[in-house]
Amino acid sequence: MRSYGQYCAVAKALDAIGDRWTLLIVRELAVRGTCRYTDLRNGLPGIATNLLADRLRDLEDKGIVRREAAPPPIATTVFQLTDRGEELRPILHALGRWGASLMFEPADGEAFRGHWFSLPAELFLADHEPDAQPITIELRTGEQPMLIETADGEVHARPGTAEHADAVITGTPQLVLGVLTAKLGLTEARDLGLRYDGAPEALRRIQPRAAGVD
Amino acid sequence: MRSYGQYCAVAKALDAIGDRWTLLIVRELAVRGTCRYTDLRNGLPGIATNLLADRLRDLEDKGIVRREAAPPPIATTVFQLTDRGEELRPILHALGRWGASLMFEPADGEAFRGHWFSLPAELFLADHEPDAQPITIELRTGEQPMLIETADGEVHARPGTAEHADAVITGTPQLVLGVLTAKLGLTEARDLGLRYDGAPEALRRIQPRAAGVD
DNA sequence: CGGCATCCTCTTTGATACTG
DNA sequence: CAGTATCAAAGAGGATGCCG
Repeated sequence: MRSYGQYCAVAKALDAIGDRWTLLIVRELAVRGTCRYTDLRNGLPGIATNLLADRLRDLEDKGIVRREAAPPPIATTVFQLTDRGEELRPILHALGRWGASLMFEPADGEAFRGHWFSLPAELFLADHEPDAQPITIELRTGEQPMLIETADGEVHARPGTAEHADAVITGTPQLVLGVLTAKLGLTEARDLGLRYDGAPEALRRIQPRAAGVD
Repeated sequence: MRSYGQYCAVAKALDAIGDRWTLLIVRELAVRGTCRYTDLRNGLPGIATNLLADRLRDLEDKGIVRREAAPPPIATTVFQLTDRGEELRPILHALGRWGASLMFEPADGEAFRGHWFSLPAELFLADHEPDAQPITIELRTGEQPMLIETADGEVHARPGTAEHADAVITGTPQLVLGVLTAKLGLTEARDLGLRYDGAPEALRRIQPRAAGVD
């Protein structure tokens, strides 16, 4: 992209990461950690493959992404954020907070990936009983299942399934996100097609308490 | 811009404000408050006028900007951020912090506007003696002069000149920003062409103390 | 299969000129 | 002042091909 040519920190940041798709690539690397090219493509539905290659080169040149030959057992290259790239997290967080209120509009036909739950989990969920036994909630949204786990007062999400989850939530991403962030009541969500198996206490333990997701 | 079509808060935020120039328009309205079309054009060197008009329409449609006929004495329309638009400030701040480290590279031939100092003033400067008499520093960078003022422990910048400034700093934007953020020592900056008139204590009172601008 | 490069079309931009 | 109109150039999107 052509530079804005302005001596302003915001303009300079946008010169570096304002290109279309760029911040979404950073999002993928931020929430998933080390990724192969194919992982990135899968996590970025809609991107043209040549564009992904272009952007990765740009990001590498700018010191935001590091490309590495994966350790011996695997014969592939992997991509990960550099320290400078990790410093972009506050930007992703600010965007995620602002964008959160757009998540409860229709949104039909949109692509979804389970690991995208990592962002709202970090931003909006917290363990209100950090000293109690940790809990696990499994999310099933039609995509790859995700686990929500408590640790050190925080809530994290990672791909996987649990043998003894404290709760299992099944439904569309909107409904699951709605109940997680307490934007939607559990009974209301059930009427809309959500399935919740387990103790409601598990959910209440991590839901945002104050102003909610906005 | 075409939507990313992803059910993710970051993608949705970028759908709304990821267009080229959009966040810079928001920056202008955020640091200057109410603006006329011409003010925006002046604060956005390089933008094509049709693009500015397009973006303003988009932003209005999205509820980020409000367009108003100015009160009677003035015969013009003015633009300002809505509440939803004000909520974009954390994004600008995150971008500004990340972009700050790009401000000390060559950067020749870049456009500059004095009011852009408002952002770094808010982000990096603080009054370390909030109970003492407020101070004023005048910045002269070849553009419109700016005043740096202390109030309630914070530091703000606004266009203007002062009769009795505690210090007057004259030089290129890089040099002025360098000494303000303590990235550059005063004597070093003087060797590079900066002029500082007044008490060095004024500068030290507001400079970042800890890790600096990075 | 993973990791691109090419080709082509379509959309967005940038620059400039013009208007109520 | 506050835009619209026009047009060339750049960039994005989509399909496909290549190569270890």
